Amino acid sequence: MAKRTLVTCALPYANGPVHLGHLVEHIQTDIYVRFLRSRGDDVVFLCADDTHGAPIELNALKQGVTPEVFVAKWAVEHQADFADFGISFDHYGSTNSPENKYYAELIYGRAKDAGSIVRKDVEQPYDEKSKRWLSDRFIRGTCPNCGSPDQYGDACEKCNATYTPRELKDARSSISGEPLTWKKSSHLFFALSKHEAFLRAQLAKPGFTHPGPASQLGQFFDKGLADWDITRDGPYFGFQIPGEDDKYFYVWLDAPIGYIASCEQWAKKTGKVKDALAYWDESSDARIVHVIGKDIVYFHCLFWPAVLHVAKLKLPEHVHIHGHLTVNGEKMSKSRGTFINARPYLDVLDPNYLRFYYASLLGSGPEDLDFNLTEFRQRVNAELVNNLGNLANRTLSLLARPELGKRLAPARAELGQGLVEKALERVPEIARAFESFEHRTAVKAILEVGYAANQFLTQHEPWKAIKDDVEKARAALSEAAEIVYLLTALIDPIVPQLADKLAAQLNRPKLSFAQLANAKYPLLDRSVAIGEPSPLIGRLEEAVVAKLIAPPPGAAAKAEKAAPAKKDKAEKKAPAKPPSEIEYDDFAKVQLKAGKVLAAEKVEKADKLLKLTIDLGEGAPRTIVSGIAEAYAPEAVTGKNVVVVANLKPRPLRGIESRGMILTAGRGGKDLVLLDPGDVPPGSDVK
RNA sequence: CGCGGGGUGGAGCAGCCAGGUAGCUCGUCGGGCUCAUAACCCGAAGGUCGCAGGUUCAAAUCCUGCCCCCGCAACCA
Repeated sequence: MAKRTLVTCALPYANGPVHLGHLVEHIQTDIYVRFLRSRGDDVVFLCADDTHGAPIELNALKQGVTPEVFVAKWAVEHQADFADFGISFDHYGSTNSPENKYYAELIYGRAKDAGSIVRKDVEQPYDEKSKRWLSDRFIRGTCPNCGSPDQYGDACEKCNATYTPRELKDARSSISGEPLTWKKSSHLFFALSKHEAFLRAQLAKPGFTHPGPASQLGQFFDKGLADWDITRDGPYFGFQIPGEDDKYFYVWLDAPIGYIASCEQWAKKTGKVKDALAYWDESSDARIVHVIGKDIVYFHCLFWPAVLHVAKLKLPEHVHIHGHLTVNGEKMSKSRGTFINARPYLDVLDPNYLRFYYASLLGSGPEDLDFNLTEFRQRVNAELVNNLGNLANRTLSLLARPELGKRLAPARAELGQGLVEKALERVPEIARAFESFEHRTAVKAILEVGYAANQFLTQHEPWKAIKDDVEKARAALSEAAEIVYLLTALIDPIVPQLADKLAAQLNRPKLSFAQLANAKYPLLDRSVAIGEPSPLIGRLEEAVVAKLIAPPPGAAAKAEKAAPAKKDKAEKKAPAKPPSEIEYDDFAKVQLKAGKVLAAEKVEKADKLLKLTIDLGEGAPRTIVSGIAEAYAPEAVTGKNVVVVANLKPRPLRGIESRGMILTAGRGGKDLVLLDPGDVPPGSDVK
């Protein structure tokens, strides 16, 4: 029996829908798992919803429901989405479960006994108005290092300085807008600093994770590992810390423990093992593989191994890190309509297209992956539909002709053995590729198998032979059908539904990689007739693929007609859709004036901003900061007449208060032109 | 010196870690086939592998330096 393997995907946060970015991870992991199963491994594939933390608690509050209800709704949606993409979890759990509570407490207890929990008094920011302790992400203020306004409480996104919320200037609660007050609280910390040597050794283990990200983690060692605050004060949605009053485990403590809890639930459900410890106890011989995105390497490669280590639990043998998804070369963006969620995709397209496309691009490294609509359509059509699908269809539909009656010919080694053996030779490399998450390498090899079979058909021309020598045609087609049969195994990890469909058309169960390990020509039992052929999967049409990108609000009426099924989703996704018309009164509120640029200078450390001094005929000139630096040098704007929104609420930009807005036309960046009011005195109205 | 990724025929990418005929998809041109989802097969054109050095019998691949692009992050009121 092969070694037992437990595979996990990162837990989606129960705060929003599953999108195409999540699916990069879940699809590649599913391909990996399906391959292992096909090869005969004993593998369990687990995931769960990550349900705790302040954002969920606050969002539930906003919707007027309990966090439990809020989280339950997402659990249903997430599981439906994954199921419809064919993600074959053995169990999908939740971190808001008794099992998770149990293991969180168990691990905490063990860490405490091992002396890895330390108590420190901390002074924490508090929002008196909303009666909440504030985590860093709910605090905004001005960076003490570079003066950038509106920064989070822990680090400046501008200058990368890290600091405490106390050091932040003008710090406020982003929940209520109130200034912070400071209150003392007693917090428990996980003593990460004690485990430096262990972690260094762990990260250095060959195969543990990718060398790039691992070496990046080195910076944490260089700085010295800080102890990890695992405490949150109530109100908080999470597990109460045993023996503490109104204190909860930080979500990132119990989230990965969700892997164990999900395993426990699976164990109970199936009875295959007694409990999760069959996999997770440090004495277990199972191998654990985590698949994660590059954004959460820190948690999975530092905290988590240290926590497992002190709790005497099994460490992951491999943490597989993948890159993020871009759409048409850019980060997914709600405003560009390229933030594609799983469900709207499914409303338009077959999930197998996406599975195949991702597989064709995925290598084993943590590089980003681009979902390019044109490339997607062309690749899928050329490779999946034309090469593989069409191979099956042309072979089987000829065999299904009345003259041939779906019956196969006896094997003729001199005809087909070479073809089949050459294809079988590719199996080990395909297997190696799947096993190492080099899915694109597998795809390429599979396509070459299909290509060879298409060549074979062209060479033997059974469609000609069928006219005067039916058995000759049957013989050639039967050999080609060997390859089609082989494909039922090869494509199964990638597009399992299509493998099933092919098998049904061949009228026999699909092959597995386990069977292929010792397979010999002929693969097919020639005495069994084939089934009813039909096209494996249709071609992708440009117009249909285009629907994936949500139309801008102006085109909503059109889209409604074209895709009525999507309407609800689209509305849900864009609740803040601006009204298409405004009243004159609304327009009249905007005070537009002509102004003259007296002076201009670059804003320090900002690529896009110019600080402009503008005469609006008001006596004192105004300072306006404008994002035109990529299109205009300071000298180029000095002296220009511009159109200014004069009554816009002042706002600080990179520490400079901007009192108004300059109107421009164009797409932004370098493609941008200042609107010129003409030669009018500063202060003239623009209507 | 913020972090990271990248520059390979018209487009998008693989190959680089373990140097030794530059490969894939799309596109273009010509031909064949007509069974199949306008699919399949054959052939052709098209590349100084960002630039400059170095190592080597041999460099897209290793080393050094430089140039450029893109993400991340941040301001585009």
